[in-house]
Amino acid sequence: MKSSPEAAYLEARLSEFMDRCREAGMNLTPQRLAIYRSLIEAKDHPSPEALFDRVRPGMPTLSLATIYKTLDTLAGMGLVTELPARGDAKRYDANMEPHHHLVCTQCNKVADYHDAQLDGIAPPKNLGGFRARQVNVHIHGLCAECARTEKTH
Amino acid sequence: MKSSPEAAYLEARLSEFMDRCREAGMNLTPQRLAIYRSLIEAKDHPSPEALFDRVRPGMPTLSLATIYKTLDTLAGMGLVTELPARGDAKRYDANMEPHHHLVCTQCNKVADYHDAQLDGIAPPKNLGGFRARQVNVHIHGLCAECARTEKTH
DNA sequence: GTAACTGCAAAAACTTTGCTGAGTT
DNA sequence: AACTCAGCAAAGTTTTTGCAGTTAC
Repeated sequence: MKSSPEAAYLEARLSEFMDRCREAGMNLTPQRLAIYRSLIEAKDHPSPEALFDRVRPGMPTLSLATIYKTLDTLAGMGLVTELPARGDAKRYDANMEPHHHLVCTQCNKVADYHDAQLDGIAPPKNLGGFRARQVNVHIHGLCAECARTEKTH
Repeated sequence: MKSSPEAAYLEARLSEFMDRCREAGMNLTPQRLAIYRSLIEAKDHPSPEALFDRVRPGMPTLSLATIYKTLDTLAGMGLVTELPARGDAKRYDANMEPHHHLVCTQCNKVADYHDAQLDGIAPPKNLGGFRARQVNVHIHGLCAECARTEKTH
């Protein structure tokens, strides 16, 4: 029987999810579980439509509207984050561990970036009533591909 | 005659804008100037539609499509940034000085936040080909208003 | 049994596009 | 004069909504 660290993490997240649902008096539907699980497992930052395509194979009656409703609910619970997306659709991220983003100002791709030093940044104390919960560093610039293209000038 | 720091800043930005347009071989149209100016003067982070409403009074023939085209052009030139918006439309910011954002995970408002200590964060060296241009800290949490509401639980 | 939720289809909101006449250099 | 651009209207995407039947508790 395998129990990799990732599997343990997944289980913990799902378990927390179920608890939070109960707390909030929400039903635990297979759709919600599947969507949330897919989001946790995703290494990229899927758009609603991308999630739809991933979850639907195992749940053929799923509808895109349910994805939107679920994502909205999860975001309200603080279980997923909406990312600074651009161009096309919104992007979602269920990775709530401290992590940061490299965003390309040219093609608008967003890549995760882990850095212990950045993780250590503490939110400033005096934010005028704003209650900080997480600090997130966005590094704007050119991704490797776009940097190469830009060179031509 | 008044010449506040803000007025000087505005002029400098407009002047830079005109230079960049010339460099890029772009026409300097009244529409672009007005849109860019409105964006510099804005204290909030207007959506395309909000900009439209602000600029149109002084330019009744302006169309929303022009706003979109202009914003797209400006973003491509690196003169404005698109913000992590949510729910409705995209939001734009022409404040390219280093500054940071407080984003409310509940109502999705985004407020500017200035902090010299955060400004001092240097982009990490090794980003695997990614060419960093600016570091931007997003502090997620609850804004004063939402924090008050949340209390009820 | 009751409250909450999904799926569907239709509507709304937001954004992009092609074209033509007008403006900028 | 040449090139770029604004305005218009139409098309394309993305997101939201209402409702009826279904499911979770």
